[in-house]
Amino acid sequence: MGRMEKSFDAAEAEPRILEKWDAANAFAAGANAKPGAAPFCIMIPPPNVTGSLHMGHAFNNTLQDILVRWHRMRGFDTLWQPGTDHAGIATQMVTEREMAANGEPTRQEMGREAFLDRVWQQKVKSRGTIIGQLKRLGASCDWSREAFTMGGAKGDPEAGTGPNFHDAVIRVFVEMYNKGYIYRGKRLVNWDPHFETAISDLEVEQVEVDGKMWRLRYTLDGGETYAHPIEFDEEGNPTDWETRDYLTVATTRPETMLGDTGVAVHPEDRRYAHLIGKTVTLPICGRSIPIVADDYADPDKGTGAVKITPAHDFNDWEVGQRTGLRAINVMTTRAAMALRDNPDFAEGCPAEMLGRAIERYDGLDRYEARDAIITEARDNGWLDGIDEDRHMVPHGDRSKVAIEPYLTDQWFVDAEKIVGPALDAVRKGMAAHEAGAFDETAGYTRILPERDAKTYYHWLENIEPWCISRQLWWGHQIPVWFDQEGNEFCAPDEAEAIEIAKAFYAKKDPDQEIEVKVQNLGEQSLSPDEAGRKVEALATVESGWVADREHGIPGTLYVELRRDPDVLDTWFSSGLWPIGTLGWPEDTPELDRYFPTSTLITGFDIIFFWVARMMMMQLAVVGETPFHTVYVHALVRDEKGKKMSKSLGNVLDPLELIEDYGADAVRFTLASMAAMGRDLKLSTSRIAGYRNFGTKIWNAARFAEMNECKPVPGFDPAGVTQTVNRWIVGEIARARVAHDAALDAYRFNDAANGLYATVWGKVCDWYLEFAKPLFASGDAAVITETRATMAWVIDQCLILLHPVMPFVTEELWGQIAARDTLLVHADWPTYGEDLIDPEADREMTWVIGLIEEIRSVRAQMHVPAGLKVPLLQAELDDRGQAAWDRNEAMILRLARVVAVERVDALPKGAVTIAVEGAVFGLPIADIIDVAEEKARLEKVLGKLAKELGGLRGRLNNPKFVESAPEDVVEETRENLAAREEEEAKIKDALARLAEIG
RNA sequence: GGGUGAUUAGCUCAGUGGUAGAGCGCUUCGUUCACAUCGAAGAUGUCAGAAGUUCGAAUCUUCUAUCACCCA
Repeated sequence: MGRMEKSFDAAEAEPRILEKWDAANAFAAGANAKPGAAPFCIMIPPPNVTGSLHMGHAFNNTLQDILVRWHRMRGFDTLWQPGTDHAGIATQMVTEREMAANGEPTRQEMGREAFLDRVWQQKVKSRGTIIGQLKRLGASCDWSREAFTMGGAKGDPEAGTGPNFHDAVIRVFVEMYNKGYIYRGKRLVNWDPHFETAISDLEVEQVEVDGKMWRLRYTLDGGETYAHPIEFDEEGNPTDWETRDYLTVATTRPETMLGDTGVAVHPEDRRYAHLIGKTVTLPICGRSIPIVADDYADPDKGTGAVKITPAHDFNDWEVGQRTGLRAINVMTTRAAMALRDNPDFAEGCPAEMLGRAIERYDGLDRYEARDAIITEARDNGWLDGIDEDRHMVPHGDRSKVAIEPYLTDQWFVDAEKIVGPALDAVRKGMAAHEAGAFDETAGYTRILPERDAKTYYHWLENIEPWCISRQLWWGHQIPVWFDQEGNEFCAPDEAEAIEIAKAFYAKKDPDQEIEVKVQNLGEQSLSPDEAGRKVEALATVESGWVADREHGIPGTLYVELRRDPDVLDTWFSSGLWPIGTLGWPEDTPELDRYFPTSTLITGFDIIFFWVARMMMMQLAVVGETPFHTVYVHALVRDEKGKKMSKSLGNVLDPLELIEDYGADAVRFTLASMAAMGRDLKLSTSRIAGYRNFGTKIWNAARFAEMNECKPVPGFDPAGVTQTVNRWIVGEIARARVAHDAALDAYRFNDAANGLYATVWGKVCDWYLEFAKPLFASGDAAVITETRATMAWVIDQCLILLHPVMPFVTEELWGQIAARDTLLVHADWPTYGEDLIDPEADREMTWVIGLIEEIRSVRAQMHVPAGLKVPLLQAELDDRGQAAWDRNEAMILRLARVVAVERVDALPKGAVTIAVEGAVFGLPIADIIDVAEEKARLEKVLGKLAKELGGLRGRLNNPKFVESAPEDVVEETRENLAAREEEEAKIKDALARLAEIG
């Protein structure tokens, strides 16, 4: 008897199987590729290097692994490229947190260089975590090619072990700079006062908060007054007015008033029209500011007059640009008031008031300043009132603090210039996809599901400049050097920057001796407001003529270069993931072979962050779209549909689930729920269900082993003769075709559920049961054929299931027989529906139907499960007879009936079993309850009547026969005939019942 | 406010014009030599509502309601 265990011990086996794959180098690029195979390449969305695996990763990587294993088994030249992301802010944050916990010196105390060394240590320590977890999930990446988005950057202790990603990033910056796609400018950006860096608008979350709307009175200059309506009639027309010598402005952010440079009213607002061009005096600092006309002021909102602070509000900035108002920055990088030594602020303020304002407000945090200003307004009578107001406040997605619109010098990608090809590529790809003529090699890209293409279009069509500089230390430092004049020299490295600077000055003055040196200001981080001023300060030094402090040789032009201290947005580097991981800018064989890559699988939340930018950047840099298909999946939620979050405590840890149920069950669950574009609600009962499925397969294989079913070399599924065997071969073929079609269409749920239905519902429920009487038949030929067929069937199940459930299938593959290859490299079948034998199909459908009918009647009539009942045969057509003859043993066994007796008519009290072309009966009059049997039959008749009504209704409608397709009409007719036959049999049965009842 | 999507069995969801399905749960029965992580049988639906197109609508169109997400 069997050597096999009763079930699969995932916890024991899975690590062992991982080692087997590893030892065989099974996931290496090109492993199992057929000669001349087409490439198939997936880039992993790089997880944060300090992160750990959450459900979203598990889902994302399961889908990738299914595609990758499927292609590898089909003999494609397959590469799944792994790696991690340096994740600027997140990693810097994690490291600083750990440093604080350990009592290490702060980042500022240790300085930039030492801090970077510290982060590298953290990276080396952390990276194993998530990589190990991906392996545990079964991800079949080529781990020897692991990449890092900062690989090869200065200080990388593992430089040389992976692609030099840093070189690629710097190279791209330089190229894009030289093409004019990147520029530096003073702009209002989203400033995170916690991390003291600019962030892109995508990294901003709008949070609705309960706040207030404060109304403040700004006094009109020069004794000016106007009539403000205070009473209205029923139609809203003013009926009474009061004379005011002030304008009331409404604001949610009173602390910014110190930076106000104007008040805007709508040009057509009759209340204020004559005031346009006049001025008001700003309380506290006494600055006189103009009243300007601008559409931005909404007459119906608040008072219709709005204070304008161009340096601290995006809308106000626009108004300022249109109406010529200057911008006054009144805050520090930590969002405290910066009034002292602030010439912009001082300008136009009377000295006495300025001194008081500085005294009272300088250095206050923005929220303290708000309270203090409101107190002063109340005390001094210019607080007009306070309204409760619920409004959206932008927050940093990492820091969770309110972001501050802030005026600084930053680097931008002029996205508008590179967006065109990225839009074109997807428009063409989607058009081809919708036309059913998608060609993977045509150089365009489709996004699935189609809905997400719309999201992509919408964002790209309204693209804004992308702020790519970050005031962090951890990241790719911007490769631009400034001289004293503020000239920019962009180059891949310092030496080249020096050369460019030399050439620049030589052109200006060919006879001049020139010496260029790089003066690194070391660890000092330039916060932008400082940066702005410092560059200006340096620029005021007499152009370039800086005395060389060491040599002091007269007549030489000394140029000092200083590198921009800022680093690049992490997404700038991950935008190059496809080419960077393959070795670009080197002309590597991998780049040649695998780029453009095939499919990208990613979450909908990073379509903008990552997908769109990869499209733009790859097209801008190498002129090709990075992948032909983007499959966008949704979110994994908890079983109640809530987003999983640590604060809610509803997080399911994929690793715990793997421990409890095995990786296969977790993977199968995720795949089976991956309906395109739908969030999936995950519950452990579902996972347990698929763990049971693994056990089911295990036991099917165990059954095969116990019956000595060994794979027969050269077995030809088309050559089997037994109906049952011909039938199951056809079922397997059908499953293989449906499975490939599902995966081809990225319908992972159909793929997984289809296999589930075939393996459990056909192979285990029926084929194994049918095989039992065959094995007991004593017919050597039948037994031999059935053993070979069953071994083949089990093998096919393992092969087809392997991409979804790699562990248990690999284990069984090894246990069943000695093989030439591991299952991971087994050949994927190509047989098609020609293996389906329609006759066998029809016959087994009939047999199954008969067995089910007998079982159903038995259960409903309360025939004891263990009791074997005689079966009477009243009618049987030729086809039925043949089917009976071939399958008698199976029917008797599975329906638990004995000794078939032919009768001309069913005796009174026999229960009727009507199937196509046959009437059987169970003589169980003494067991059954006549009333119950009558009720059963009448219920069946009721169902039939409903169906018959529908069918006849359709066929009696001449328009249906006329306009419906012929096969539909034919099918309806056949259906009607069959139902009528059934109805007649049931009526007979009822009549007989009436005789005894 | 704009956009996108959803609403189908108790729950979670499939279902792209031919008359409704799966898994889980539930009820009853069952320890026959693969499997109790199992087997057999069973119940449950105005496919959110209304109107339209069509021979025929869960499916296409319009409107309404509720919910979710994205962008302001």
